Amino acid sequence: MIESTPVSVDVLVLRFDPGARTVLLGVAPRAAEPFRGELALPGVLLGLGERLREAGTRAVVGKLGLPSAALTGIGQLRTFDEPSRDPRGPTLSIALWATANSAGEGVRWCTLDEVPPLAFDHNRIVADCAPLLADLLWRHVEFTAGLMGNGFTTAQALDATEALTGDRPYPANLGRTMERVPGLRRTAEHAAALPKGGRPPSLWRWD
Amino acid sequence: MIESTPVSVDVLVLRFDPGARTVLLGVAPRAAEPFRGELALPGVLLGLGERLREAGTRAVVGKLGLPSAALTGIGQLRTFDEPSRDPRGPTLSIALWATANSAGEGVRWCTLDEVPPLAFDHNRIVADCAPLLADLLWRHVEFTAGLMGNGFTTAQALDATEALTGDRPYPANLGRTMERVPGLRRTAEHAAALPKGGRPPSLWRWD
DNA sequence: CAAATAGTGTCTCTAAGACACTATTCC
DNA sequence: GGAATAGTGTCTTAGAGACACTATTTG
Repeated sequence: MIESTPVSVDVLVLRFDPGARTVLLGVAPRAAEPFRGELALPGVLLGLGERLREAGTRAVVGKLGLPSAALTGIGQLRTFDEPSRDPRGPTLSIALWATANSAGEGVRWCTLDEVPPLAFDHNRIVADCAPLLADLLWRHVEFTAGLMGNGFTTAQALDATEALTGDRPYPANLGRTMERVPGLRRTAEHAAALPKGGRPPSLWRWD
Repeated sequence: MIESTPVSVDVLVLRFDPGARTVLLGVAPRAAEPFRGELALPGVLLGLGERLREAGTRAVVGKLGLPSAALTGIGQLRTFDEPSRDPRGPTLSIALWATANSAGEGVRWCTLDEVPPLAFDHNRIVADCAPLLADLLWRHVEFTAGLMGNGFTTAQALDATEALTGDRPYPANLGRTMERVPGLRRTAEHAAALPKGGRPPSLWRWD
């Protein structure tokens, strides 16, 4: 019988930062060889009998240092199978997305436009998965709810959409798109007053 | 270090049968335990350093007996990670699609509507992947070209669409959809005369 | 009131759906 | 000509895009 390929799980952790008005990707320096000290996506080897989402959570908690309660959603993206992607030998990488609602400590958060050089083929993984992430927003409920949280404004939704797709939609159009997302509705509530004046925005919430 | 989960590659091999006017899925009885003699998707364990499409080809050639030249396309679907899916122990299954242009021998071809009971969790894999396959038709060029081949009629396109989506579109509408597929065009050529009379259909070809 | 931000109404454009109508063949 | 199949023209509908206009706040 043929020896089997080890499987690693690498996670694209996304967080919406209302202050920065953008979506951020979490990376951290590697603690071990190879690529010790270089930035990388959080990743672990999949244990025997371990579920992908368990391994993904383990990677985010262990490598990024986020508390597991900060993870609001997780799911599959695709598999990368180039045999030379890891200098230690052929390894499969299953890329997952995860959404987080806090910044943690020691995490380097970067925009998807300006990802620093990463270890392994992680820049390629991010580049290949970026369009898949853009497709999830406002279509995949768990992803969208995990990223935006409960109680966000249309302006924040515009910011997140621009960060993931590269294009800023018109508010009226995005509002109609959001009204079609199951479980999402515009409430009569209004967000806190704005610093520079202006009409207070209403809040979107999940049922 | 934690022991790693073995990875199998299971392939949903699709073939368009103009005679049966439908899309067929290839399954074959298993030659070895567990589930010896029961029908299953063709699958193999991924070898060390092996690419997914190599392993997929090996599965189709070895388990279904198709010549490798009969495979016209191959690609990823998704990963199944339930630890109890294989009685021998936890195994990851990466599901692939493949398209074939010949029937081979000893292959049991079934429609996606009437898949017989299969070994492992293969019925679940087929059920979960069926909508993904429907999304590939007329959108993913390699899949569509692999499935339909070169030189097919609108009626055959209607049959394939109905088999994958469960819905038969109107010919005029499907024609417009097909004209938007990059590389596909309606030619001035006409197919051979029909058995029961009728206007000879024109042929669609890839550039 | 001016600046700043939020939200609405409506025209347009594209793709899909529905369906009546015309075209070409065999018998 | 009649049965059978192929293909076209066009109305309708849903969703995205564009953009002018109105609304509500701070200072």
